[in-house]
Amino acid sequence: MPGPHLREGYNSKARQSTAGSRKKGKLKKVSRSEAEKPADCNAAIITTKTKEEKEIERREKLLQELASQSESKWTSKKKKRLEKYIDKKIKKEERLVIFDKLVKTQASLSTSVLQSSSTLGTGKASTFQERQEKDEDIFVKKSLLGQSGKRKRHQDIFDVQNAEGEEDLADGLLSGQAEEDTEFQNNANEDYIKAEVGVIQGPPSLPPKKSTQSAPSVGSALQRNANGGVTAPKVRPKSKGKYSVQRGWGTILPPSAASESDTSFDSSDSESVPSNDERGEELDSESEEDIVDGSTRQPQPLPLKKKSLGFKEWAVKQLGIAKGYELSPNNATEEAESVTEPPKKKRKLEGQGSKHEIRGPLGENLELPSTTFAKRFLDSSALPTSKSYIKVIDVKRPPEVEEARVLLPIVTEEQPIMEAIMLNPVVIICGETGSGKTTQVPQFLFEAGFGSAGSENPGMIGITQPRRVAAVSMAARVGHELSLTSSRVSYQIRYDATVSPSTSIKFMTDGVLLRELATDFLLTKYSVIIVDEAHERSINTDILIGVLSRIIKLRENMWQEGKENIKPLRLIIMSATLRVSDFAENKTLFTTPPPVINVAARQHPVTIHFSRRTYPDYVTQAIKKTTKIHTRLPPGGILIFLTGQAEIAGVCRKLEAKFGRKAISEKQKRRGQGQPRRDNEDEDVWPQPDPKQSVNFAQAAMEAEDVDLGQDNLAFDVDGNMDGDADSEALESDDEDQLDTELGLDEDSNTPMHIVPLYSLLPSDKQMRVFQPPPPDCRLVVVSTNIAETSLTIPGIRYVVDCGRAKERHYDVTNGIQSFQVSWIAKASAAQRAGRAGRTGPGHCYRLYSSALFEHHFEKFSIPEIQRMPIEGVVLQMKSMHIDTVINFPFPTPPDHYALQKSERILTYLGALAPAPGTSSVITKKEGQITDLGRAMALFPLSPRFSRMLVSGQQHGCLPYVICIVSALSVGDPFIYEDAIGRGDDMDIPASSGPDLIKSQAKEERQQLRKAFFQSQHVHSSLGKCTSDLFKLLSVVGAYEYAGGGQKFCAEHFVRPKAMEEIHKLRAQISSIVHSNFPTTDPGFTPKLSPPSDHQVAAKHCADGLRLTIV
DNA sequence: TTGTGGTGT
Repeated sequence: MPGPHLREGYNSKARQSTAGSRKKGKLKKVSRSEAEKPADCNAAIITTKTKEEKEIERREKLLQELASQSESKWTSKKKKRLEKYIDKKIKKEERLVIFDKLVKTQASLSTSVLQSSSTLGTGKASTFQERQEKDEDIFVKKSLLGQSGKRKRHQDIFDVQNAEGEEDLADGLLSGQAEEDTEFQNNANEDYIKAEVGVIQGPPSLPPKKSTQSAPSVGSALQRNANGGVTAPKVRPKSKGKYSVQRGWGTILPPSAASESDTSFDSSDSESVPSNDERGEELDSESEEDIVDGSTRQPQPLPLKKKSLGFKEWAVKQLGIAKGYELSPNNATEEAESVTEPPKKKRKLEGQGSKHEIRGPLGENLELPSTTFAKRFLDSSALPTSKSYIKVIDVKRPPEVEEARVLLPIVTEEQPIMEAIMLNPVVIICGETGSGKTTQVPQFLFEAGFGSAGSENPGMIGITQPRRVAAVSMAARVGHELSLTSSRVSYQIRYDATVSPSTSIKFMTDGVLLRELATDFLLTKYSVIIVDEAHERSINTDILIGVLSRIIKLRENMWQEGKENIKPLRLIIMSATLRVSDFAENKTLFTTPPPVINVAARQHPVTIHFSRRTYPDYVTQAIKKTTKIHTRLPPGGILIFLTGQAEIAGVCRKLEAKFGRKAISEKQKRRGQGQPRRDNEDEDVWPQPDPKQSVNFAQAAMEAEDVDLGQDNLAFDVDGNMDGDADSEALESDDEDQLDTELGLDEDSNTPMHIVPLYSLLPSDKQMRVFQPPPPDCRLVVVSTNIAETSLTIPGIRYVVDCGRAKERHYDVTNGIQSFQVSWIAKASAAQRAGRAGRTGPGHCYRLYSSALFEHHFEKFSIPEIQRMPIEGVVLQMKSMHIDTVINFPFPTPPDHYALQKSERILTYLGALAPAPGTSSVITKKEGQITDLGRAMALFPLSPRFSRMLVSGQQHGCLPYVICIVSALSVGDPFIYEDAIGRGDDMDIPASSGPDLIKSQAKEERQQLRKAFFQSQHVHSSLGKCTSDLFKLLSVVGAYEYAGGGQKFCAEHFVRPKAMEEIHKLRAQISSIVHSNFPTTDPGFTPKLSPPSDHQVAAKHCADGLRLTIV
């Protein structure tokens, strides 16, 4: 079904093989030299040689063993090679032990304050800069000519960048939002008028001041809007009988057709009363086209500085105040440290001051260079009390917290960090996982008075996280560390919050803050915002940083004008990597490069091991590598990175069969009874090698060795792997492995594995199993997707097996198709994965790809989300925040130009943006003011297409059902599919828990399950007579709600409880948004929702058609 | 009767 959200089929196999072969071809030349590289590097580590004689003995023994096992004759050449190989192997094993010893003694790492980012690469702001220059030019002209009455609105913040502009803006913003403003009042009236003639009322930010005496039902408004705005004009919604399926009810016409033939509010209303949108349009065209209309704006007087204090002076004052407080004895060390490090700080500040002489990032006067302050600060002569920044708020931490805290590297850096924060509106802090930045920096701020009433910075400390769990758990942890209740240290996520009026520190997901911007653009409740995990570059984070960079300027300006007790806002960007040039050097974003503080992490060293060759079948390789680690290396958890659910399930099954608790005890039992080791023990576990190879395994091994240790046998590699015949299958495997088998080195381990799968779709309780310690004498083996790379940190991992790939969503801008593809990860991701081995002690990372591939083929960083995802939703949200010319927005990395255009076009088709008046269907960048329909759509936490469905779903009382469908579509497919049944990880069905008998039992169970599965499928498909997947969805959602939810229902109906719960919550949320914004509309949020009538089913077919038409 | 990494309002 070709819906926009239904992605192209998963075709990883085909892709993998092509990718594999392509890469192989490329690598042909380098793989030889690369093969030796890791060994050489590592060889240098060895400083001691254990007794040589012993080694020789051992080698000889191995050789003999091997020779006796195989009857083949040894050529001297082969013998030599084998010898060399064994040599290497033994060395390697020793090295591991030695290295472990070495690193255990390693002391903690130091921290440094980097000079602001000049070495970090180049920014990507050229286009913005050009734009900026142009805008400045325009603005100067405008101010010269004078401007008339129309107030500027938020969008201008992003259009105009020079200082006068900002003043003007701040003014406009204030009057527009906070004060009583006639213009805005008028807008409200306009909206009211529109409402009367059948238009959706605007969002709450446009206050519908007067009570509507005869407000039409919003239902009809929506309906008319839907018809009038974007569809053919001749629709009669009230028509009877066969609904207007054929009449193009569901078809969207291009904007030209709509605007030409259309007689609905959108054009007719705006003729009589100029709408917001049109005014915006005017302003826009002014700025874009250099048309300066003297009559549209009043002359702007240069703003008065009501306070003579600049930001720096203010900061100094605060510091001075801080210094008046007592110096607690344990701060003495910090103080000493800061004194011994003056040059560093000085350099940092000098760098800043000298680059930008006149105006700083806040438009503040920098004529007093910051170095002067720095000198004063450091000399401590200019200030009455001494050198140290001192805490304001007393906190009581539990003793064990204090203890643990001392070990965190960031704690010793409190002073430089706080000084940087005090002196700069924007600070970037880099610190890898484990540095404690997320928990400690908010505490530093809190202790310095941020977030406490009566201090200089009474506003809350806001910390954004990209994930809900992180927000919740961090709030809990910081609360615990500060011994404060959850009402002081709170969190807010989509469906849950602990915020109270007394909240000082607030953790939230970035989406929450972004939503907050819609109601309070200045974020007046906050005195500092920390954007955490900025390196992940999620869309929300990027947008937030862009918006915040402007809010900071506004707040600064308003504060200077003494408006409404507004204090400046500070921004702290925290990143785990040093890839901060997109933030630090982006002049559009921050005109003064913010200082970058680098904090070392308390991370143990991790040794990286590359494979000699890169195999396409990384799943098999992962199993083999894990087997080797398990049988040979000291205790410690193993974390395996794979790409998807199916792979993980397969690997888990195979490992379980070989090293699971049951498999081990079976084996031991058999041995105990003196039974010989079964030859086919590995059956059903490993890919079956060709029988003839198991006969002459040694021979195969030697040939394999030829390939890998020899010099020029690469052709075999390429051909063999590409053909995929039985021969190559066996030979593909690692030479070491083959030899090990022969040398008897892979003796079975008697240690069972505790194997735990981990991926996002897994039920939460199953996910939690990775945090439980494994049973005694077991080795923890976690088989995970990317989720373990960023979202979860698993304790006790010592070995990481990295397949080097990840499944990623790709979005083709030209055709709008999204697909999932397995592709190579970036170097940064590989580093992140490796780092997971060093959390609890020194670790090892085994990469299932060659160092050459890594070096030459891996990207340095992965592409930011905003450049590989559809951005209609983002654009709509920005437009609803009055950011009309999205192209001028200071993105850290701007999205593709075409993608922007495309998303505006889609939004125009959806009716969320107005087509440029009088223009044809050709879309130019100038068009695109948000319509009232767009505003209504932006209210919903949904992608624009889904919000649009809600609007269309008004008719025939279908809204309750459409809400169900939209919720389900938005959350994602809840169904568990057939092949997942009985796999044992989604449901509580024992996986193959032993040999044949149990296997057959499981088989029977599986068959029964399958039967139940198809029955359930049939039941749900029958709604709408098997005509639509959407009805199947609706059916199962309806049934779930009717049954009141619950695990039991999910098990019986083969749906994921997590998804169903989320759907339920989203349904509630959407319903409540509809209810509070459109009081006359019934969202039908009732648990016992009765099934739709045939009539409604037919109507929904239309909605379905609509959804499909808009691509 | 055929399928999907991770997030978020």
